[in-house]
Amino acid sequence: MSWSSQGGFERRGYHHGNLREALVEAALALIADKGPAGFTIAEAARLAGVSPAAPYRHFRDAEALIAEVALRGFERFTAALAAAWNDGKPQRVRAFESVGRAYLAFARDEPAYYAAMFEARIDFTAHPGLSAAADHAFGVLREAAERLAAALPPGRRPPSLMMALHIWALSHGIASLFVRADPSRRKLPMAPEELLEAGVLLYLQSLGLAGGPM
Amino acid sequence: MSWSSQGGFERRGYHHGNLREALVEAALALIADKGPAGFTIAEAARLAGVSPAAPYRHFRDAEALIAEVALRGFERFTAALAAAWNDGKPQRVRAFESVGRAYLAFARDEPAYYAAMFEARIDFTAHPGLSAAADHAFGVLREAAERLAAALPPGRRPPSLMMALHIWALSHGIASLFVRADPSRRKLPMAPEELLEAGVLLYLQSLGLAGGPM
DNA sequence: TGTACATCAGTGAACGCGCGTTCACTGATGTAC
DNA sequence: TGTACATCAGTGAACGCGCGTTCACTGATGTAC
Repeated sequence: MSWSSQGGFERRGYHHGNLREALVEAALALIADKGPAGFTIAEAARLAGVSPAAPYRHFRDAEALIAEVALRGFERFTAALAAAWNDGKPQRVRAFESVGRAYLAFARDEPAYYAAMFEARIDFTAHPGLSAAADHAFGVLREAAERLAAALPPGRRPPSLMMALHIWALSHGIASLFVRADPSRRKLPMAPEELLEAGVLLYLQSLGLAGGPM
Repeated sequence: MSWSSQGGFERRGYHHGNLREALVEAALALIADKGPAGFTIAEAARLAGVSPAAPYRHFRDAEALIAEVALRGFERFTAALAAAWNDGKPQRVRAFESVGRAYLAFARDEPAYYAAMFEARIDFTAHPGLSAAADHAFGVLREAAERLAAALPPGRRPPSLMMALHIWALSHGIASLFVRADPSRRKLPMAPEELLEAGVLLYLQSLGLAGGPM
């Protein structure tokens, strides 16, 4: 597999032309392979086909590069959750469940982004925009919870922030424990998606937001 | 802070006398400080006051030492959860909530163990006993869920395995996202314990296992 | 259109560092008799 | 009780390695005029 022939990162002479992008790609490949801890600037440079000093023109250090990966991850994550929510259409409870599935799908399909976002121990405060990007992703869930709660009469509406936090935590727990492909992960008697969907439904039922056996 | 004067690890001459224990202690200190990734055999040896070659008499490599820490962590974790459950006394729903609080307390009070257990990307299958130790911890939750479910008439009993998985995931999600002391963690408008307790109560209500506004 | 110049991205060699790992060794401990 | 011996835990020196980081440099690009 040659990076120079992938994604349009043609190396054309002395100047790379797109080194920043190539380094992000390399970081993703390395994180996917060995986790955020196994990642080094030197190896990313090697993958991108440049000298070990070149990356420093674009990133202060390894954490800055991982933070860039995490930032882009949160942007994609936000887009994926928003697409799943689809403005609550065609039916709000269904759309809400769909957001949960999108959460797990992201953890499964983009393990490198997911690891950079949640497992790399980045100092969010040290990288401008990172907290905001994470907030945007959470905002999708928050908005969805708000819209769901609005279906109830004012006196019986649960606090949407709490709802969003519960669903976020449940999704994140299932993703961390059961979706990530580590050999250390426990086997489940059901798909993580089913587990999450059942949990969300039960939760919504208790708030009077979904019909059910109860 | 001197390790030789702590925990009875007096170095008395050529032989350390308790190097295995001292290395585990050193690993805990290092993991607490820099995370599982920042941990090296060489530094653990330095902390324990022995030559860099000495640890190899006790552990094959760094992962083996971290696995030992994780193993002990799961044993402590099991004990903490079991103590909180206290055989369902004095009242099962209360005892169940107490297990949740114990989960969060462990993540907060034993960050090094928690990191070794859940964030170190250890290959569980490569270290005998580790999976079993993790299963024991989960078993406490499983047993508690079973006992809770047994309060309902047979036809209305939820599957206790599913209950246990839901509560485990919710607890783990809240612990990972909101309890760990990383600077990257989001600020909450309430204590993680309150968030978890509210979530567990709502969940149990939907199963008909706890009274409530519904 | 051409030329001079400024800017900048990437070079490559070099450095010090800490780590993992090995090895023959040695000091301490325990045990057989 | 003493002595010889086996066992074993820890030594310390050594090695190769890859990383982070620096530096003066150089080749390419763009722009002013």
